[in-house]
Amino acid sequence: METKTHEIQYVSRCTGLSPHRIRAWERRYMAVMPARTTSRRRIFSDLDIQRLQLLRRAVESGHRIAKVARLSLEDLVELADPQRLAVSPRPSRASGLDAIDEEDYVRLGFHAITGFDTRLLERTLQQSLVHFSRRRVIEGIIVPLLGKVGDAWVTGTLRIAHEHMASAVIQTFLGGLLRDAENREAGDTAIIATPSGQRHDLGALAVALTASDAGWQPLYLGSNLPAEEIAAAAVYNCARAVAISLVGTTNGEQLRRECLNLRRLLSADLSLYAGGQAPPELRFALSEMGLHWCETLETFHVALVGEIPMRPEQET
Amino acid sequence: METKTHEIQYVSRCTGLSPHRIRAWERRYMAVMPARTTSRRRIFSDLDIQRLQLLRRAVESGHRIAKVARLSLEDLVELADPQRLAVSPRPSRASGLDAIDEEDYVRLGFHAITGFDTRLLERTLQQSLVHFSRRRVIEGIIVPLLGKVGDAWVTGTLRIAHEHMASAVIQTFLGGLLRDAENREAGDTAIIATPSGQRHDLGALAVALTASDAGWQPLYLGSNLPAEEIAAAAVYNCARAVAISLVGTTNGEQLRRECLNLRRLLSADLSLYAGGQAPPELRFALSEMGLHWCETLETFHVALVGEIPMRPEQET
DNA sequence: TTGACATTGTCAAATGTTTGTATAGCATTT
DNA sequence: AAATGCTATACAAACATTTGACAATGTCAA
Repeated sequence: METKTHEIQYVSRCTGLSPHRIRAWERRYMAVMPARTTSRRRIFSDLDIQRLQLLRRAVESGHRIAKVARLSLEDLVELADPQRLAVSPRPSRASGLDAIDEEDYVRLGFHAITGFDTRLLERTLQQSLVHFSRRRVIEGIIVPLLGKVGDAWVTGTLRIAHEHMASAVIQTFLGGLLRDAENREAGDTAIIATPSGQRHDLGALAVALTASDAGWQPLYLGSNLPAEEIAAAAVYNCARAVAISLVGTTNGEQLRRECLNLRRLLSADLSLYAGGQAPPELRFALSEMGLHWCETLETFHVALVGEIPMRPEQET
Repeated sequence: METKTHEIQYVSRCTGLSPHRIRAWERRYMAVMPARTTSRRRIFSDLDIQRLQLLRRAVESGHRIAKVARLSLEDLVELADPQRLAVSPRPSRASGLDAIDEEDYVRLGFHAITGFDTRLLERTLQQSLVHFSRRRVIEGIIVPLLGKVGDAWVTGTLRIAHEHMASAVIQTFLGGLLRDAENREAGDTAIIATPSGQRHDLGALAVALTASDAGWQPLYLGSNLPAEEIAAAAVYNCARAVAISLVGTTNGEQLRRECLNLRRLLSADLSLYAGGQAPPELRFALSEMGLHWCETLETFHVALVGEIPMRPEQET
């Protein structure tokens, strides 16, 4: 059923590895051990393909093939996710936080917010970094936490003041992460901003961090920036991608025009990504005009990783 | 057991240190002592990576590698931990920045902004903290720097994008300072915010930091907050002062009403400060209605110190 | 201030290892 | 017959390691 069989040519195509390389990895490191036909031709399974893709990513992020070739699929997945900061320096010191999974952190953070306890909120976020990778903190803790605050605001459990206080703390937290991320010499530059009329800093920061995780060098320009400004910054910095974060439920028309304008101002070989929460018609319109719409940070991450032009290894 | 092993290439990527530098740190200072393969290649553990990350942060904040290289992990965490930054020794700097007085820092920061060099801007700000107190950094470097950027924007030398990028970086920087400041158990709580219609985060952050320096416990609520929200937060947190930052040149009437409203909602024994850039008639009107107008951060600081935070039993 | 000295990041050369790719000869598939 | 795949060997590029050196900078004493 799911285990279709493939020839080496096809596998090469969809992993981006040359047939030579695949054979070498098998021969030298037993990275995969495909079945054979009676005439000793290799027969790869879907799992083999997945494995090779993961291996490629591991190698590209600096691991040596000899060391990772024999790892299990799960280990490779973990490796592919930049799971930095996996080790906690002090297991159970005075922090007094005993959260273990993401939900605990969300709960704890929410509790801190309801009590206007900025310190607790900060410590909670900081602590979560010890347990989880940046991406998981963002997607598994911060996003849900903000959602929860939003809900509570709708139902009247929390006030706007709570939400603002939380935003301020989280913004600093994300900004700090971004600062750390910028220190690695990374690949091409991606501009991240929010177009005119959009004040959504937090989302854009999360986008910037995602870009960094995907191996790009993010340049975060903040929110509410006219299209010409974004374009000018992209040109000046020789950016290879621009990502904008949208939350616009209001004023869709102006937003659409702004995006269109931006797309026009940017040279064609520059990818333009957009994401956030927008009504379907706007998304559709944006796709029409040459923006890549990303439903989630995850899709954005995948798209960016796929775009890495470091080695134009294969073309169709 | 699950301590994974890594090659120098990978370590270099996720610490941001060049392989050269890592080797030099090992050879000269025994900063790490990784295991070796049979062919003498280095094998790093997760702990090594963490150690190197901490060392990099220590070095970037001005410590000398020779002095910190042999410190234990815990000491390094402490060094990097903002909570303890208060007792940081006055380290000497060796990061290629040759600024000596405030003006140099302003110039350097401005140069970083013109080149969209977020990293340089961050390093400049961070470095300035080593030389000057927080108050002097804020009043002597950040405020002039923002002014310079504003001027350059007026004359067309800089774009809005420059200004936004600078704001984003500075906001994170100030937010980080504020977070550090909050960790000191201090006196009474002061609420800091910006009223409805005001988006001026940076000014409010500077106000929050000033309050902290004056011995108060600032609670920063961000910008654009309705009067009722500010008042509610003040009540909930038993605040003894509220400070709002204004930049309104536009919509003075609405601003006036908002302030008046806020003053009414707060109990009379709660001081209400306002500061920023406002036209004289607004200032006058505000003074009339019981707000203390602070011309500068300096006056605000003096006023707060004079309010005897801890003991409210003595009256004038 | 100047000059001697220490610190520290970087580089180059020589050597060895790892890894990707090329070539050749033969077999199988289409 | 042409295309593709297999094995095996060979080779080259990339990468690591060590050693020695250099330049930029900071420090300290005169």
